[in-house]
This record gives sequence, C-alpha cells and structure tokens, in this order.
Amino acid sequence: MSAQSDARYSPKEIEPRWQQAWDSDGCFAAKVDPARPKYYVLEMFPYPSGRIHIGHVRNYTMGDVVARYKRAQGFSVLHPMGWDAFGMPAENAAMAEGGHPGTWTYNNIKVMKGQMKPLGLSIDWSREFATCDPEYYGQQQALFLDMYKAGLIYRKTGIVNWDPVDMTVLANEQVIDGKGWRSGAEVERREKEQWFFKISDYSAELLSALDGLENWPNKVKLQQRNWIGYSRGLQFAFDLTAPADGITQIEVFTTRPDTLQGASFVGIAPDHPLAKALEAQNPAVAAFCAEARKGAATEEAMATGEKLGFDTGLTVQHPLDPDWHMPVWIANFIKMDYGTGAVFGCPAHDQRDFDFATKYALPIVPVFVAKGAEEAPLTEAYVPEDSESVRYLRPIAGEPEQTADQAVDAAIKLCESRGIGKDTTMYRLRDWGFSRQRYWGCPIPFVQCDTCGLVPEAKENLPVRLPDDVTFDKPGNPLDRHTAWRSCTCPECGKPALRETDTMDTFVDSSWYFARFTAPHASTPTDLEEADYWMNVDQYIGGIEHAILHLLYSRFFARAMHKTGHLSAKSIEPFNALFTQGMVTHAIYQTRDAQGRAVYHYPEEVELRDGAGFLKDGKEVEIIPSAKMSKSKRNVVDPVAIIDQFGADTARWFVMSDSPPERDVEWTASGAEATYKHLNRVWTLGDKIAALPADAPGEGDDELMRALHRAIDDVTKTIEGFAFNKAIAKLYELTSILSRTKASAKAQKQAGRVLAQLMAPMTPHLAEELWHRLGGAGLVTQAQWPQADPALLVDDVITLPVQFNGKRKAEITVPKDASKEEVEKTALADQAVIKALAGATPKKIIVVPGRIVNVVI
RNA sequence: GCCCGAGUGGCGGAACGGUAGACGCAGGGGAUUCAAAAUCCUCCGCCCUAACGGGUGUGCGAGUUCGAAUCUCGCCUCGGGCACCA
Repeated sequence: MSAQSDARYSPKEIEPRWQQAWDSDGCFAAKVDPARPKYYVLEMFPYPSGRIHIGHVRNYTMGDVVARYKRAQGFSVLHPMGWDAFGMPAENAAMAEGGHPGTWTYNNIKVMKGQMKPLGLSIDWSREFATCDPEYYGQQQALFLDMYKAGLIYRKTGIVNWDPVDMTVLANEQVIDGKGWRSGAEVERREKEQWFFKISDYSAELLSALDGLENWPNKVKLQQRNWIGYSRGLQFAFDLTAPADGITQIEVFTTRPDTLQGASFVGIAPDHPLAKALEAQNPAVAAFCAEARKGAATEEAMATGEKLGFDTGLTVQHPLDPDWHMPVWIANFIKMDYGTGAVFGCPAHDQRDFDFATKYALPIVPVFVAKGAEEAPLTEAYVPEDSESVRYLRPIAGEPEQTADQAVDAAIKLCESRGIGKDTTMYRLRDWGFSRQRYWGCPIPFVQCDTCGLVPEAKENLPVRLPDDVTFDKPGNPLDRHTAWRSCTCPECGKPALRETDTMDTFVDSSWYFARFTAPHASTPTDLEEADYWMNVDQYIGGIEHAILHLLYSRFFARAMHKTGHLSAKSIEPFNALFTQGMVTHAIYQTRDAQGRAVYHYPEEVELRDGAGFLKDGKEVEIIPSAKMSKSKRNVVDPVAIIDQFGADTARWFVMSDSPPERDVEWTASGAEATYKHLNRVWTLGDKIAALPADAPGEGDDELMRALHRAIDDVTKTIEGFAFNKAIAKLYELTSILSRTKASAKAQKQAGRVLAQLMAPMTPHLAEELWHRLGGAGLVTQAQWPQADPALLVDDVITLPVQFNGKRKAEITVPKDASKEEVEKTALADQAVIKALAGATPKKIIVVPGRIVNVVI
C-alpha cells in the first residue's frame, strides 16, 4: 500500500483494498471490553424487499458515521445488522410468481447484502440474522411461552377484515375502498378468536416512563402519549326503563360527567351485547348492524364514514332524574373496544354528537355558555378549552362559573357520593392482537388437543418450524390446509393433537431483535451477561413512520422480557436515544391497465421531457408528487449505479450532505457528480501536500491552525448533534482553506491528517488513503479523534452589526471583550452610523455584548 | 375525520429571539486549451440604480418585542401515523 502520487482517484481500486484491511484487522467486531465504555448504535433493520434503495443508504450511513465517530472516541462499539424477514410481500411474490416465500426472502437477503457490503459500513456481520431463521424464531417461541406463563398473552375475539368471496382475512393494506384487493368483494368486519399481548397492563407505565426519555424527539413522545390516551372520567350505568333480553343496564364511560344535564341520548356500538341481543330478535336491527360492519376495520374508515344511527325504541332513565327518559341508539361510530362500548350523547358540547342529534332531530341542550353570554340556539357544538372558565346554566356540582377541569372533578365527587358510578381512569391503548392468518410468520407454539384443550408446545420441541412444502395457489393460510404439518402430539397427554395455524405479527419479530443482537447465537432468547454489557441501545436510528407502533411494542417487549427474566431492569426502556431520520421521497409514475387499475413504473423506465414523463413506448405517465419510497409504488432509486460509477464514498458523502437528516429529502440525481468532483479535489490536494518536502517552510501556519481547530470543534459538535449536513459544510470550508494555504509542509501535513480524520466517518476509504499518504500511523479507522485547542477558537476582535430600529445599517469592529460603553462609543463614532443618524438623537441604544447594537430612533 | 410534523433564492439548505441566504448544486462572466473535458478565478434572492446606494423579502393574516425565519393566535399547502404494510 505505497503512496501512488500520480494515480487518479480510483474508488474501485482503493475501496475494496481498505475494506479488506479493516476486515483482516477485525476493526468492527464488537468485543466486550470492561476497560472501555460501550456504545450500541442500531439502525432499524431492513425488510429484504430485493434491492437496497437510497433511503437505506442514508439510514445506514448515518448509523455508520455515529459508529465510526464513537470508535474514534474510544468506545467499544456494537453496530449489528439483520433482516426483518417475515411478512406479506414474500407471500405475494409466491402468489404472483410461484416459488416459496423463503427462497424469495433468502435470495433477496443475499442480493441486498451484496449491495450493502461495498458501502464499507462498519458493521459486525458475524452477528447477522434474519427473523425467518428458525434459530431466531425458535427463540421467539421460547420467549412467547415464557410470556404466556407470565400472564402476558391471552385469547379473545377481535375484529378482522373478512373477504366473503376469497373466504380469507385481509390486511388493511389489502382492503381498497372497502373492497378486497383480489376479489373486489365488499369487506366485512368479522369477529374472530385471536391471540393478544396484554400491553394494556402497562398503559400507565408506558405513559409515565416517556418523561424519562430525554433523548427522544418530543414529537415521538407526544404521539405515543396521545396514542396511549389517558383519560379520567366517570363510569356509571343507565337503567333501562324496561329490560331487554335480560339486560337491565347500559354501562357508560364519560370524560364529561359535568354535561350530564345536557344528555339527549345513549349510543351503543353495533357490537355491544345489547345490540347483539336485539339483532337476534329484530331484522331491522340486524340489517343496520350488518351495514355498519361493512368496510375496512380501520379507525380511519370509521372516522371518515357517514355517521349512522338506529333508534332501538328502548329508553333509559337519567341517573339524576328518574322521570327523565332518553332513547337508546345504535351508532356506527361507537367502538366496542374503547371504554364500555356505550356513551351518552351531549350534542351541545360535542361536535359529533351535535351532528348526530341534528340528523336525527334529538334535543340539543346547552349545559354552559361562555362567560357573559346568554343561552341561545346553537349552530355548532360549543367546545371551549378545558382550562377556560365558563358559566354553567345546568350544573350538577361546583361553582356557577368554573373550568371544565373543575366541573368534571366536582361532578365525579357528587356522582360518587350519590352512588352513581365511580371515578375511572381509561386508556385508549388496546391490547395488541398479533394473530395472523398467514404462512410466512413465526408459528404460534400451541396445539389444540381434544382432551387438554389449547396447550403450549413444550420448550424442548421448539422451534416449531414452518413446513417447506406449501403452495399459494389458493387464498387463505396454507398452514390450514397442511394436514401433515398440523398433526402433532399433545405435549401434555401424548394423544394426537392439531397445531395452531396462526402465525405472529411481524411486529413481534422486530420488538426484541435489538436484544438478540447482543448474543445472536445464544441457546436462550438472550444471554444476560452479554445483554447487560451491551444494552441499552445508546443510539437508535430509524424512520418516523415507526414513531408509534414499533417503538411502543418494543418498549412493551423490553418490560415483558424483564418480567420473564430475559433482560435486566435497566433495559426496560431499551433505546436511550432515538433519532428519526426523514424519508427519501420520489415522484410516483403511474399508468392504468385495461381495468383502470394503477400500474407503477420505476424511475429508470421513465423519460422526463418538459415536466411530463413518458415510457419507452411513448405512453405518457401520470406523475404523482413525491411520496415515501416504497417498492409497491416502484418509486425507488437504485444506489448501486451510483456506487458503481463513483464509489461508496461519493454515495455516503452525498446522502449525508445538503439535507438535514431528520427532514424528508426529495431524491435528485444531480449532485452525486459534484460530490465526486469534490472527493477528487481532496485526493489531488493530498497528492500535493504529500509531495511537499518535509522541511518546506511557509507562512500562515497560525491562521491554518486556527482554521483547523475551528473545523475540529465544528465537525465534532455537528456530528454530536446529528447535523451531518453541517459537518460536511465545515469540511468543504476546511478543504478550501487548506488548498489555498501557503503554510509550512509540517502544518499542511498535520492539517491534512486531521482532515482525513474528520472525513473518516463519512468517507472512510478516501480518509484511509489520505491518512496513509500523509504519514498517519496505522489505520485512521483506529485513530483517536482529534481535539480542538480552546485557545485557538477565540478571536481577538469581533464584528458587530449596528441596526436602526431592527434594520442593519452599519458594521463595527471591536475587541472581543469590549464593554457596553465602549461598543456604544465605537458605534456612534462610525461614519455609516453618523450618516444614518443624520444629526438626530437616538431615543435608546441597545447593546448586546458580542451580538448586536440596535439604535432606536 | 383524529393525532404528529414541515413550509426560507432556480434547487438542497444555513441562521443561541440579534448582519437572512453559511455550504453545496444549477446558472452568468473570465483564465487555461488548437478545441473540448477537467481544473482555477469571479458574480449570483427579487425590484429600482450606470454606480454609490435604496427598497423589499423566510407559505398567508394578525400579535408580542428595541429587534421575529425563530415566540403566540388564526388560516393554507404538503408529509407521517391511525392498531393486519413494514
């Protein structure tokens, strides 16, 4: 590896060479080293879709910059990689192209790993695994059995999307405009026995522990808070005036008991026991409920659909006035899985109730009005802030004028004292239903025995492996049809039994992989000693689209793993710091097939002319504005071409430059070339400096050293702050200064080596080359990060702007520690200031030392 | 519909409440070259001005402040999530 001073910058030649050097030195193997602080940096592992896209490059380069920087800071670093390998796309591929989901998945992994390797990521590949490896999912099954034993798993009915033509359960993604994606049939919400994690046991804790996550973005914490959805209110029962099918009461939960005097109806969910009882007797009720159950089972579908109601003809008594009777309606927007599945409607102070009451001509009775206002007919619900004091027209407790918070408190106390209901805390967070009626997932290790019922598989029989001989020519779960696989022996009584055919949600796989990375081949889910050394993840990096579900489930799992002895108490919040990077977006190119269905095209298939896009055959494509890159929409950019053409360092530098990492970035191809040019300049500069005789004198050493230490300080701070784009801007500046300096060879060589160190996290191969040529010892990858000398960071004189009424009019130069008086004197003596004053006397002069002078006239 | 974000030149973006546009891209002019590529120098928000300089400007509208891209309120547009996409 001798310096080749005349050679052109050739990434194809140098990149593999340095990658090999790192490998043979074992630079990236994570080693338990009690003498050093550890640092665990993790990027959300990829789904093996087939090819890496530019979003992956951005994501993994970010993690790699952190990993390399932390290593240089002296940390023992764990930076692993794996594959989130179960899930629907593999089954879809099997349906579309034949073949087996496993073959497709492992092939994709092979291809993607081949594409990632040339990036020179400092990953400990010896820890790699895929969640579809039986070794991994077998341990997941073991963990599952422990969680079951700990009471964290149970079965109950849940709602699924049912395709009545294909006779199969659909994912939300497979429901398009309320219809099945293949059959086109109207989807129904159907109840089905399902497996659940008891995440709701942890609602309060998952909520309160968010406060301790100081290095998480507020927006993520806020989204989780809202998702968990704490609410305090009153739970009580309305007595039916006449029992129906043995039901005498309707239990409701309300956060606004202070509005009881404005109640005008009671609404129940279509799946409420009372609704079901009526449904059995009354065809009109049955028809309404059937209609209400149509469409996708998503929150969004329910919230945006038309609000419909059905008057049951039943009535209930008002709890505070037995003579006051109000009707019971079935309403399609009330959900059985929140609260009690029943509410009382107060149209005057809830917009949805107002709309409902208007539509069905129910009374609208205001409970309070704004202070100073009089009672008047409403055109919309009056919903003031909870902290705003209002005047109660129909109070049940408390002061005549009070805030909602005070009124609710008083109302709860009053109701409790009269024996009406009780003070109740409710969370929006529901238990996590994780059964999937699909093949390509982790089998749920249970068997159905005629004698013993539903029985957990014995641990020694794990892993329960997926059978390989399956076909996807029919809708539904191939496991259901696989009688040989289903047949097994009951682990309790030894009689013939049948396997559970549901598999696990892929979110289960990704809820504990971070822990598995600490001991990826352990014969138990984790190895406590390894986990204790490496956990927690010091820096987790991933997409904002995972702000709620993945991160919340992982937080739950860490607690569950602690409860079952697989993680220690310190790891119940597994991610110390979280960074959510923006997405790489790209326009979507779409045409339509004969049936009018959307057909998507890859960017490289589309030629752009004058803002319009055309396929090779001349057909014009519809251009849909930038959206998250997704394989199904084919709006992905292939980074392999960029690496091929310019090398990994160019790709890495380019994705780190320009856009702040937390922001979405619209991918454009121009710019990669400019990065390549810059790296060439650095290369040439390295040649030039290397060629200087060691004792060559020069001038401006001080200036160069000031610039150098300023750069060390700036780059260090910006990397620490995840502002990689700013770090790169500073590196451009330093390069520019270094290429113009006339300083001595000694100073230039020193500056060049430091430049190599500062560039190393971003462009590690070029940095090694530069370091090596300028006489750096060993590998720059293993060199200690440089330290800025504070003495070189302060300037003796500073320039201050002088504003007139906030508008800049002049500039003055003052010593850095000049007093207010001195600054004011200098300002008033300045020619431009005298001119701007034009003889007038300033009303006031504001001097902020080191910042600004503002003259008020 | 509900929850969470984001909006600054032709483009990506800088800017502890304190000189808006750092740095990069694109573009103009120049040097070098037989020519080109590469490289180097230089200009570059918009409007007025020959220039000096002036006005204006951070999605829109109000407000707080000596001073607002930054804080507050109300809108608009775009993006993410809404529990079976990962």
